[in-house]
Amino acid sequence: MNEIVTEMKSYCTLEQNQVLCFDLLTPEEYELLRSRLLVVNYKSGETICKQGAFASHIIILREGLVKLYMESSAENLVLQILPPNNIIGLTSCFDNNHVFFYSAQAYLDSTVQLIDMNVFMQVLNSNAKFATKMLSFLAEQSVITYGRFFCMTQKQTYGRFADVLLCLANRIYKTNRFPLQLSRKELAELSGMSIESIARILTRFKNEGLIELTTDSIEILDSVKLLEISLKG
Amino acid sequence: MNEIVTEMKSYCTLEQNQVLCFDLLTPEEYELLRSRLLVVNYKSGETICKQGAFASHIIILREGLVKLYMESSAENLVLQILPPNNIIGLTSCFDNNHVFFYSAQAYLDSTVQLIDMNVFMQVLNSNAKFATKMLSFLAEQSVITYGRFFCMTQKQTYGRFADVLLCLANRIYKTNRFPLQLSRKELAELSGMSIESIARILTRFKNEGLIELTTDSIEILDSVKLLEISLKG
DNA sequence: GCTTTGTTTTGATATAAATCAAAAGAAATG
DNA sequence: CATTTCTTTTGATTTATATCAAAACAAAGC
Repeated sequence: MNEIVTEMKSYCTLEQNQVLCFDLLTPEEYELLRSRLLVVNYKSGETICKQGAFASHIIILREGLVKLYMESSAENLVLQILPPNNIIGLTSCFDNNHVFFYSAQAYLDSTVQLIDMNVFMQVLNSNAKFATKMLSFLAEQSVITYGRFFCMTQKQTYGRFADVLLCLANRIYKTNRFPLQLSRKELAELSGMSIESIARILTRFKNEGLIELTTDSIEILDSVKLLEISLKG
Repeated sequence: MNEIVTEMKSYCTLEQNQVLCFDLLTPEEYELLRSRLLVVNYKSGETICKQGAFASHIIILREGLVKLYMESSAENLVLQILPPNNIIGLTSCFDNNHVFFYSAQAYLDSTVQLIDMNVFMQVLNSNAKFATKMLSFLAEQSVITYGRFFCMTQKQTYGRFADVLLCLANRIYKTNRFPLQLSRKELAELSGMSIESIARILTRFKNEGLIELTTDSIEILDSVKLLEISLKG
């Protein structure tokens, strides 16, 4: 059983490294970054960076909760949701083309640090261990987003939503009972389906005893069953 | 017009850097890699790496055409198709967890170079410019795959297939008339739809004069119209 | 408290695209 | 060349899920 679950586990539940990697810098590099570091607070709902805009900074999320998403005239596609200690903008580290390929918006009040992109590139180009760490970090983010890609395209609504619930419990809140800080509309966007579908699935999961649902919290009661639903699609 | 097209362009058409970056290595590093380099030929249809397997090597595609895909019991999800001079396995460059997160299969006879993962990590950790180049490369691959993610989830069949055609013409074959080396089944998998849908869309595009279709080649006659279809969804 | 406004749930209908079925075409085999 | 096998095309049906519509509920304002 254990091996099977490990092998087939929902990719969204992947445990992520925290960005605590400034200890890889030399004192000079650290001072260089620190001296030009900006700290900014965003309120819930505010836009942190905008797809298509010039990526003048690398953004480190220190507190709060953020979604990365691609915009379209019709609907947004959520690429990933980020808990604290994550980097926004690594995909913009192309050679000479620093543009944001996604937008970021705060789900909750959030605090970020901004690092000037040129300074960041300079440190990357001078510190191999740091650059390798960033490569590793981007690799992790990519794998998580590829997992979402798989989930969104291969699974149908119930499996998709089971996946999102497990992701919230395991990767974001790291507990089976967590506050319901996202509206049905946000859950719908995150799960790539309509608000009505979310409502239907929630009542069904509740009636079947898989979750406990109150106005402002959710508790996962049967994560084994949810994982099963997630895997079946 | 020009700005609009640029802004809204199909992400799949993103021009990609070639991996010709071994000139960033010192003579010793170059020799280290070269001395342990393996060259392997794969026939069309053969599996180059397998999702879930230990990533003992980084793989550089030198000739041929390859698909990266995630496997499931039901259907495969194609993450990206790779023309020559591309790297396979950068997402496996986690700190201590070198596992392939996708499978790779040759569409055509292909030639690859294998670099021992430990040696590769060693060079990454000693050469900042090389590591930064790899970061940049992974960023590009991620952006392309995120674009596919967007396309597959937000567009419907006609738009999706228009996108795939433009991708083949622009990014893979780099010409408007190219050999039809993928079967309808492979096109269906690549476009995330059924074989029957592919057939219907192809006849429609042909009848409307957007493409010319022969047994073994395709020519894009009206790329402006195709881009329009791709953008409308 | 009662309205008003916005969100969530529930039910009925519409729709894009898959599946099923069968014909037409192409490729492989004897 | 004829026969078999595999691929592709075309049409009919089914299905998952979105959309539409309306009721139930919650929150905010007077």
